[in-house]
Amino acid sequence: MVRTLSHEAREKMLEAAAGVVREVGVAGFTVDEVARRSGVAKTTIYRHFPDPKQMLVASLDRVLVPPPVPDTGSLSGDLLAYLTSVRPLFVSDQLRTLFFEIYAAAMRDPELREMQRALIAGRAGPTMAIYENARARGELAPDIDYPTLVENVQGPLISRSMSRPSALTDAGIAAMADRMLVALTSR
Amino acid sequence: MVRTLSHEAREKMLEAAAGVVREVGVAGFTVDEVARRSGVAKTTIYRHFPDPKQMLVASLDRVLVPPPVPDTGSLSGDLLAYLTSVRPLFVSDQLRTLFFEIYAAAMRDPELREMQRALIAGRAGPTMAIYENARARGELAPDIDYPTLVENVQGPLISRSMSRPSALTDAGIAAMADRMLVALTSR
DNA sequence: GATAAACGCTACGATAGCGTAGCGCTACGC
DNA sequence: GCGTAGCGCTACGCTATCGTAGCGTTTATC
Repeated sequence: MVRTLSHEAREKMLEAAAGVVREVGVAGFTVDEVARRSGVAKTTIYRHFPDPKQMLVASLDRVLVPPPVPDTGSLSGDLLAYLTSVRPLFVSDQLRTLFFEIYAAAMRDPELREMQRALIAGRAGPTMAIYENARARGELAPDIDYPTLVENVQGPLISRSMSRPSALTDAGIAAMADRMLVALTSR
Repeated sequence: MVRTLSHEAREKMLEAAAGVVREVGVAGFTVDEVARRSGVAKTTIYRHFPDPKQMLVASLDRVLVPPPVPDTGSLSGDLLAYLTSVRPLFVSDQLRTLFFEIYAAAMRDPELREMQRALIAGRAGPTMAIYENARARGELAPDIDYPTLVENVQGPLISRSMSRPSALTDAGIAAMADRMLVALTSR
């Protein structure tokens, strides 16, 4: 007589939760609102997620789609492909804002921080393959410092998204990729 | 018989408000907490700031100290001076987190957004002088794109502060400045 | 030193979110 | 088909915050 919690109800509440967190952010994320939107009873939600933070993280996991690891054969191509794939996240006001809210929330709450460590790691890790591949091809110096590379790619992207997200066009991204390539290889 | 609202009470509540916003962030910022900490009656707080958001912005204005505009005579020196002056903001977990929270809050709330536009502009504007001076000295191309410059300086700084703030040492900052110089001038 | 303005204090009513209890209903599993 | 496990629903009690009213007290100004 073993019955598991229904996937149906779980899907409905997670779907609604994803919408809530996108629209009102981490601070405005409430169980009541998820219940209202999903049509799932609040009590049922608590049966699935005794701690609302778990549901928050689970919903974030749906919203933040991990980017595919590009493998075009060149660092130039991989960079452009990477920027293109993550662009939607940074162009969208909702998603970009959510991105920073998550970071801030994790900084404030150790519990959340731990829950999201895996979530972040699972997304950042594969991206590192871009640089490892480039190094294997000889496009990057063997003694290259990965964290520095990352911040020279993510940095300008984040910065631009904050101040003028509308500049994240095809052409804008291509120009960024070119500039990054120069910065990464000129040494 | 004209009496102004006392500077004393105002100072006390703003001082407390600054502490609150640093410690619990934008989301946790409440009038009650400011009243508790400052010892100023809640009613008095409302007399000074009918809208708590105004007090929030006023307290942010105290927390986010505008960096001085460096003028060392060289782009290299100005960059290093700039990074050094803003480092405390990005090294501190509290302040860095607050920085992102403010951005997110402004994105969610149009009213807050407008209130902080001036606050941000007053800090970003002067910094631009670094690049204008460099261009005047001939260190930067005459047709240089300022926003792109900014994102190549702020970007890596922000990115590093998020992933490994402990790397923002004297040496780390100096290396960043060098790298930025290369990125900005190699064209 | 009188007066009015600003402050302090208490106590509200209202709202919102939390997390749980109780109970009837539905549907899955044997 | 019977029983149990999961769901829906209502209704709690609790807490926190908001914004305000009323009233007494201090203090600056004239």
